[in-house]
Amino acid sequence: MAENDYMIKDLDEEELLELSDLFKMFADSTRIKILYDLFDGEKNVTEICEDIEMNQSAVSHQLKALKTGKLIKSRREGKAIYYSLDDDHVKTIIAMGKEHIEE
Amino acid sequence: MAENDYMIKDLDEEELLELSDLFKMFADSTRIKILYDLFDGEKNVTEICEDIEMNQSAVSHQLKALKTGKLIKSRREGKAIYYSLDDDHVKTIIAMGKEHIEE
DNA sequence: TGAACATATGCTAATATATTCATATGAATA
DNA sequence: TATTCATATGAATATATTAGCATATGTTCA
Repeated sequence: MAENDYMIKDLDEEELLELSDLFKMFADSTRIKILYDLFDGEKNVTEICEDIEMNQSAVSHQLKALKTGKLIKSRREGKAIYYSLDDDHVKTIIAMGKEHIEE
Repeated sequence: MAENDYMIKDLDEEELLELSDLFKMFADSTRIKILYDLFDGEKNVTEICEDIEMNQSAVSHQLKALKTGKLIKSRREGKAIYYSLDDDHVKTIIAMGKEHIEE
């Protein structure tokens, strides 16, 4: 099997929608900022807002999208809720994208 | 450097937009169908339309988007225009996405 | 229990996106 | 050169997405 022959067999309509939904998660700069911020490890909402300089509501909305998309997970600690990456592929996918645009 | 420590340094705002624009290309099932169809190699617009069962105009619009996004390239041969993948990362990125959803 | 803090959520307006239709462009050929 | 075939494109419409506001929910602690 040559260099770029990844094992991508036929995709049915359902998988296709799942795939495009997954990539939608990365198709917004706010969400990338959040994911990227979480590369360092777990952070709560307030920290994320400060880091990416966006208001709490916008961040919460996007956190929800990312969580629904299974890219991040959360745990409560007192009043705060800590988010962290929930998928090993997140870094890889962003890294691939970054390689692409750097060429 | 551990397993998932990809070399992602700080992203400036411009790179960030480039990145999200790149992922937008994969964030639509019609475009994924087209890219996926081109995994087999070069195809003209008529062939693509048949393969993915979408009308010519919709396909042309999306081909334009993909070409603007530098994911595909084209060459003319008589009346037909042949499109093909223009980036090694396309297969890799889709493969990563596929791995994610299959877990 | 009620104030203060942290986060989530419903709604809305602004904006972006995808598809379709009609038509334009460009190439081959009768 | 008029017609046909292949593809592109502009405009209109429908739909999705985002951010912000106001407010709700859940937690801590006085």
